[in-house]
Amino acid sequence: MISSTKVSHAQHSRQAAAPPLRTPAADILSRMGVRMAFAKDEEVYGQDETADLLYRVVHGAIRTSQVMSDGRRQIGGFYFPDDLFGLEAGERHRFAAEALSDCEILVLKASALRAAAGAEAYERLVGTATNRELDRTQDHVLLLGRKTACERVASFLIAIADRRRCDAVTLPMGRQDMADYLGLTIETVSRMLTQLQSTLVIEFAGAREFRINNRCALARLAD
Amino acid sequence: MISSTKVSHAQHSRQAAAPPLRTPAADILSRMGVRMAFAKDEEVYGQDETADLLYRVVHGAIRTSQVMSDGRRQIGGFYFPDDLFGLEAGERHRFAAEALSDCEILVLKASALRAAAGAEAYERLVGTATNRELDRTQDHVLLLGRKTACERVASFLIAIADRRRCDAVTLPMGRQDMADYLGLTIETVSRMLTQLQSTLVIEFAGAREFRINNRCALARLAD
DNA sequence: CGACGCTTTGACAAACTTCAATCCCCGTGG
DNA sequence: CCACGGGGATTGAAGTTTGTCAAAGCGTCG
Repeated sequence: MISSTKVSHAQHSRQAAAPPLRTPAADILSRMGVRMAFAKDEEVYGQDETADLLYRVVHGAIRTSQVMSDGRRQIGGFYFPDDLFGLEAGERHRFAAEALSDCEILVLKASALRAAAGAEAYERLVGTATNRELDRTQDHVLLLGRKTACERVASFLIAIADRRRCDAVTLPMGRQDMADYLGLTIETVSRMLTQLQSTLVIEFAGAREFRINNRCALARLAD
Repeated sequence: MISSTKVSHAQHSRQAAAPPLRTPAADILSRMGVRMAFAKDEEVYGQDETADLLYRVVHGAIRTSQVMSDGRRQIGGFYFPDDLFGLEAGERHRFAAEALSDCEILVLKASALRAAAGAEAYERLVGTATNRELDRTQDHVLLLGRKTACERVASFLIAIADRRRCDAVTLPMGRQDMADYLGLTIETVSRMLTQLQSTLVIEFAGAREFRINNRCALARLAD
């Protein structure tokens, strides 16, 4: 864990003035803001920190997580290149965000983006991202509330493969992160993966490389 | 179950023109839109229905729920007077909404509200409500992913009492709805309630009337 | 090659669910 | 007013799923 995780606001204001006004918001995102590098497991922002910054993954991956007083941890989601994150809160972040691997993050001040892109484009961009977020969180609620361990793992593998648009995927996280996302233990996750492999629905080469052999069967197992 | 749950768009356009422009958005809400009555268990909108309407509880209460192909049900949340709901989706609703009791709902077309209140006020209103929604959903994720049955029930009772700002509350839902919100079975919910009563932290008079005797202890049990 | 960290596996324990019976409240009708 | 009936709630006993603890396996990186 490396030290400096806090982001100075002065930094952003400086950068925010640079790009021309009224460019399409998606472009603006790339042009304004500060790129920051984070080492694996470094914190991007903390639980209960104020939430006036927006973040976009440039490369690498991010997890958001919430920790209970006794150490139990729940992961809220994973974010990959081009995903916006950090908009999940009203006033303060309910989840912390940490680097899943070494990664590069674009950080920008929400108010600066709004000023640069225009209120309308800003609302469209952030509103859409927030809706997607809510959507995924609601899927997560169903998964955690009503799915069995096997269904959870199957759902997870499908979701990951869908995002990568590919049936052969390298998992960007270890078993503990999967478990904390799925509301299970690493042992249960491991057992379910073994079980899925034994039915030939999936196939692992090493702990992180897998391939979906029978997507239909896996989708059926997911629900 | 009463028949007509669909809302005609023509109805809204007619009403939408009525209120004067640029009134504070909160007021506008009450003045425009259509009031509709729903009987207990009647559907306000269905899972996968398109989501271009906004809803506000006038009186009574609403639950949102998602049902899996084999009948397992997950409740997403409960909504009480003055709560906005129905904004939880991007394109289509992920959850259905049903009347928990006989109730009256204000229905309005999002685009009409936007036109009447102004884009800015609209974004503030809907954005705030969406953020609150996301916030509560994230709490729900932690509850479902990492809390024990006892903690879930304790969290639930506290949340309900907080919303009512009162230590003596009448539950608006039965055990099945509580169970489907908490990701448990009615039997487990019942047992946990009995257990909480035996420790004198709460007290029940009938299945739906309860009072919190020791809020601190209950809060400690909730996490 | 050896050590460390992560993953897998096994045996056992705990938490929660299932199934079944009983209870209790509450409204209805005699 | 009281007996009756019915739906939801509670309780109990047994079963299943998942968690816990411990050991062994595997891979990667010095």
